[in-house]
Amino acid sequence: MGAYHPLEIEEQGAERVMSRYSAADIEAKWQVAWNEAGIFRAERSQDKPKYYVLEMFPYPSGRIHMGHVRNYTMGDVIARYRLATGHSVLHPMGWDAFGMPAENAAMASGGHPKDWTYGNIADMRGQMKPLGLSIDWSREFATCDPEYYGQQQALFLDFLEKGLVYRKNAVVNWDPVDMTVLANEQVIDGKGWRSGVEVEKRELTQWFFKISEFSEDLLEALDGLENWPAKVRLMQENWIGRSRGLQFAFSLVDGPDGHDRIEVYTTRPDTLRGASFVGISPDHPLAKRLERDNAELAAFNAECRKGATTEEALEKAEKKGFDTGLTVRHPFDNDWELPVYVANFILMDYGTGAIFGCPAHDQRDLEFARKYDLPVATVFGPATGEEGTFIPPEEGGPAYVPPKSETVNYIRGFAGQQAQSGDEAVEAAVDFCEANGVGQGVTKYRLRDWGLSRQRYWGCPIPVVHCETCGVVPEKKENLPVELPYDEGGTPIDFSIPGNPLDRHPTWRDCACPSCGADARRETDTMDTFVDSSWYFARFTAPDAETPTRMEDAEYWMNVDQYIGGIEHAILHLLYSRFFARAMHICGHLPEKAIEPFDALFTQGMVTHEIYQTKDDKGRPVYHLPEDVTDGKLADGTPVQIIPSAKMSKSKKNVVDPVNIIEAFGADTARWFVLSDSPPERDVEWTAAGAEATYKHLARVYRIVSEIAEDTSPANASEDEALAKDMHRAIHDVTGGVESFGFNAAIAKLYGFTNALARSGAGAEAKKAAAKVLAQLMSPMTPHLSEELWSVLGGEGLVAQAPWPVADEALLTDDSVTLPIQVNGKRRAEISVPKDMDKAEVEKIALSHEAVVRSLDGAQPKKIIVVPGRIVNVVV
RNA sequence: GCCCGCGUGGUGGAAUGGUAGACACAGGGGACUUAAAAUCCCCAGGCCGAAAGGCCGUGCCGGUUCGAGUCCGGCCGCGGGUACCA
Repeated sequence: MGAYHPLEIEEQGAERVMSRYSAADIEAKWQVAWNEAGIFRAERSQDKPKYYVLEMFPYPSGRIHMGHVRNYTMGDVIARYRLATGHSVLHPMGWDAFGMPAENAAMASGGHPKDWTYGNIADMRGQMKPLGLSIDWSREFATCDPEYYGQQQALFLDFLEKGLVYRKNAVVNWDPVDMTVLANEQVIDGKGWRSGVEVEKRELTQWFFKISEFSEDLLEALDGLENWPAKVRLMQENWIGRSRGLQFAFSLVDGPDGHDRIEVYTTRPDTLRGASFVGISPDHPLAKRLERDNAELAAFNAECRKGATTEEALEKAEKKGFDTGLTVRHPFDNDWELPVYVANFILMDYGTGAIFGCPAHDQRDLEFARKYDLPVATVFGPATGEEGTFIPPEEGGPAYVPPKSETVNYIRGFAGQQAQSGDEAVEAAVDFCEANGVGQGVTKYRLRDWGLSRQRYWGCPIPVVHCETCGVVPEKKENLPVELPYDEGGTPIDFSIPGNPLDRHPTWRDCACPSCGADARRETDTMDTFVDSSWYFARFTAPDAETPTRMEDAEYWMNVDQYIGGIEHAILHLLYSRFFARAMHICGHLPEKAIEPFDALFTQGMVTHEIYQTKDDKGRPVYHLPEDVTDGKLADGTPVQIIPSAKMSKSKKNVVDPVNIIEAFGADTARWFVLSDSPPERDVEWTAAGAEATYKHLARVYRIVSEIAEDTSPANASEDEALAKDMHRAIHDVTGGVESFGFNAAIAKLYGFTNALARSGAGAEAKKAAAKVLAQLMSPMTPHLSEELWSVLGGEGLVAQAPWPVADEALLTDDSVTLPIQVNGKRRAEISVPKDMDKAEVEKIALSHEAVVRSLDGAQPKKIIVVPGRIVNVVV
């Protein structure tokens, strides 16, 4: 970081004293002024429109990083802009405070997750406040506050009553050495992060939210989210994954016990006549039945159950099958028998856990067929196409998978020879199959129910009790919150013992059944932290309410007008929140208008930074702090791999601390700096260079405006008018930039306007008016400096509350316009013409231009394109 | 693997299908100064040229268009997500 310090600027005479910019003094002064005036307190107002700005709340890791500064500064620009445009603004802040890092910290260095978390919150609040954010701190809460998670438990009970929560078995990552459940993040290359042994899949009974019941609604409603980025809507659409297909059964030839059929779902019923095998999941009931008296299959299934549970791991694993020896009959031909394989790539969770394979039209099936020597039969080929470009898969070509709605030639189809592949072919096949009594068309979704159980301590306890006689009994609402115990019944909670401390807690775990009063056990699973963040936006509307929300406040403040956060939340957090809003509405905690809680969404890019990585003896990555690396080596000489760009995260040790910048140059410099240059939606690689230059610019603005405040020069009509034009152009451009998240472009315009102001020969009055506008336009980005400038210029009250300036349309256009002239698309000349000159006249001037004549070299133009106000293109 | 993005000077980046490189950073030159800092002014995509000007140029290959950084197809590279990281 720069060695340059504002206080080291030497005083040199009265002029220098007057123009000295001391961020520290200015910022402290105006933060006190804002506090005293209470201007950021959100209050319901009858005569102002409301505006709710929300940035995704932070996880209290202990230090703010540049990503936070970027996120909260953007939100603050919007919040301050809306305050200036006369809105009643809600701009709250809280803490997403449950989660694994607190337990990891306790594991690594003792202490208690609660103390660690609240300590971090205090630290981060202390680092955040100097930024001068326009936050209503009176609404602050942490999700680990019992007042918050108690209300979350009440929501859980309401959902339970409405049938929106249920229990079922699901697989988790199990570490067989540490005897504990692992998060996906704790599984590295299929191995436990601490034990280093291969993890296994294990089934546990867990709680689920019925988000899949809302699949269609969550999908359909995406269309209405016009102010969401298209890419987020698309990602959610793909995630929900609606598909149309055929569900039908193959009859088993010699199935064991009662197994006489295999139910299959396919999105490609048109390829049914190209089927060559049936595959079932290792977790399919038939596979489980068969492994009982087939040791080899049992071993195969056991092998499949090793490894991680992530979709990525499953998809990337080598595709393997096991021939069960059983066969099924093809539904259209009793004599046609297909072999049944157990295959590791079939998920029990999706469809029916069984598929048929058509190798000719699916690359994965083709590879499987070649591996196990199964027949390949082409169902359709290209309708047209050049000679010899199509090698049928059975002759060694790749699987033929044409794009949707391409017309293809069916050889073994259902609806004539030439037909479209894709949706039409699927519908035709479904119709044919239904008419012939083979299954029925169904719509399925990829979206699975949301498993919320976590076998961990630092989370919101699930408020139910297990009773031997009554079964699963909800805790009574009057007993909420079910509070996390601080210790293990007299002894400190010990995270060095694997497993969940709640499981072994003697007094907390054992309780009376809320229904019959007999001895019972509390549920020791806690909730996924995504639950905490799925409704915090609603809680901010009434953080002190005795119920999860207070309707009159929810009615007033919802929806969030502008939500801002990282693109990494594009799917899970945003989808879960949309589900929660619906469920809360059903339970009477949100008005109907809030079922889509975020009117507008902006996804900012991440702040990335180099990471310094070595590998340990097991080949797992180890990360190092920048200060431990010199010339690409550690102190002991180990070479370090430098990975140029990765999301800043504590675990990767690549977090840059913004506190240094704030201390050296002030909050306004930090704010201006993170907003300038990079477009907000794009990832930005962090470099320290530039913060000092930003400070110099702000000091320059301070100096220029201070001089203007003392200026007494007389009016100068033409200069005054020119400056007024610049001013209105700046108002227009900066306002547009702020409203469209073009902060970097807005700042570029402010540089331009500042330069124009500095060079202007206008009179004092015109300059003062322009300087006041400059202070206002800068105020969302550099609020402290702007207050100071506003006050120096004699502005009324606080600039934060001054009405946003409005551009005069009449001053935004010029009378003449510069037109480039192209010959065959290459720029050859430039002319300046009156704005409204007609095309023929422009054409004439263009053609007679010396450079154009030279370039034409006597050739006759074939065509002349004149785009008024834009360009002239002469085509030869 | 699959889904979604992104790729422009030395650097960050600008550009409703219409003059590619605005605005900055770093750099070079100059003014002021005994000197430095600070400040102010000027230069600056690459190549050729004294200049005028010319050619090339937005990851790569191809296409649409009078005109493509922008739209379409195919690659390559990087990033995010992939349901227990938050």
